[in-house]
Amino acid sequence: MKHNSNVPAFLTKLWTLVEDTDTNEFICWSQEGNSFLVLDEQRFAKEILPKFFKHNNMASFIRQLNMYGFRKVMHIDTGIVKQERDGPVEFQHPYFRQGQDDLLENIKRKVSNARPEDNKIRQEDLTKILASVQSVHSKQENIDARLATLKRSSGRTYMKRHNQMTGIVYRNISVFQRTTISWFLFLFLNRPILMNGNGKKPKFIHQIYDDKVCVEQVSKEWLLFTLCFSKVLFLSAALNKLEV
Amino acid sequence: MKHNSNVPAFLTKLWTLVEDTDTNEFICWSQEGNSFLVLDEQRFAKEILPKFFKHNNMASFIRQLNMYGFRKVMHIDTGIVKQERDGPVEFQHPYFRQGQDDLLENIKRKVSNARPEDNKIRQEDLTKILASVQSVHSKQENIDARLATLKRSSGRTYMKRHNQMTGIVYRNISVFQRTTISWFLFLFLNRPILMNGNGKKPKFIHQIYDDKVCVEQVSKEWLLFTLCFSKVLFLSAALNKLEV
DNA sequence: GGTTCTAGAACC
DNA sequence: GGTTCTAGAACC
Repeated sequence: MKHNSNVPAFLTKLWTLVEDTDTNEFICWSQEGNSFLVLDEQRFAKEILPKFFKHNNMASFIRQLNMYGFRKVMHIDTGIVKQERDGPVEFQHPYFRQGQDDLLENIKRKVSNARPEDNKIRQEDLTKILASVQSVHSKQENIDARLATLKRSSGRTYMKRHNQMTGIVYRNISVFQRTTISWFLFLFLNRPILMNGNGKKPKFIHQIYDDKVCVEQVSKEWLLFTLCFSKVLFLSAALNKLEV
Repeated sequence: MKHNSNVPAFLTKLWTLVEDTDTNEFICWSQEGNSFLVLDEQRFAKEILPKFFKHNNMASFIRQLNMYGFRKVMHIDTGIVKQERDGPVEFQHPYFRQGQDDLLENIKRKVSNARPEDNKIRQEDLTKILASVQSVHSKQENIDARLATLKRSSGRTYMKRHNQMTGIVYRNISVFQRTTISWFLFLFLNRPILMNGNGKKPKFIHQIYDDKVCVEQVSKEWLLFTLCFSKVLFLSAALNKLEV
């Protein structure tokens, strides 16, 4: 029987123990050879265990078995678990098989460090998660504040610009309107009446109040002027409406 | 021996078992009466335990002891832990004392729910935290998206308005400017030359060139007027377009 | 890695 | 609440 040097002592001892025909009245392979049986637990513990291990406690032996992944084989009779009192105890491991000692190296001891590490990792993770949550939380508050600020600022900027623009429009339209109207009125009132048709010298508006020929002509001009001027007024009104 | 009804069966049975002088060769009080000893573990398990409990396993008995807070008494000799092989096993509990069965009610079974509860609470907390993190995460993405949208939207709205305003200003200024200039030119060109200085009747500009120009002059007037009027129409059209 | 005491978890 | 199997943890 050649054992790989990296196979733990417990496994080689157990293999020897089960394989040894001298101890078959206490511990032996099952019929299928895929598990082993402890026939007399008490005598096995007190008489056999000390020969191979540093104790004579069945509990310690079982602890080792569990540590290496062995499982107790439950005997189910008539649908319910029926563990006959003082009957044989059976343990099994996928890589613990009769005649296949080369599988033993696949049996790994459960690292006792792993579990505490897991717990520590979980604690660390919890701490990290909590820190992360707080970080995200404060960040979110920051973003929220920025959002509110931006909203207000945006509103202000918009309104500011809006008012600027509106003011410019009002002022400019108003100025040009008045300018236009002023000039128009001024020049119109001082223009000569051209369309008297008979080639006579033109007259000024004040000169033709009594000239019946020209009255019609002046009315036409006034009509056009009023039309156009009202158009301008309408336009300005429309602009005012638009701004509001 | 009067026991409080809320004292678990295990404790009353254990008390009886230890107190009973008939079983003293297997289990008895220690000399100080503050602990008890199991003298022959194997025979005790197989012969005594079944009489009181539903098993004959020392391991189950010990499990119960630990469940109720009993501790194994370690025998320290010469500075090192020296557990004599097959010697008596000793267990102790502060409220398990010879002659003081009234203390038994102070012995509490470790609630098997307590530990799992702790674990469950931790698990629940973990779940809650994870849910919270995901919630915060998605919320943050939402806020981020809104922030980006707002930024773009704000830019667009501002530019749109800006362009509107600018357009209005430019167009109106332009229109009124041209209108003004047009009317001004029109009327200026048709104003009578009043200032010829010699007291003669004033002349019109066309009379300086040609007297026949009267018809042409009418055309010019109409042209200018149409130009100006179309300008006004264009402006109103532009405004209508803006409204849409 | 081995041994021991105690605890967890599932099932009853 | 009791019993059983398995695992954790400390110590060696």
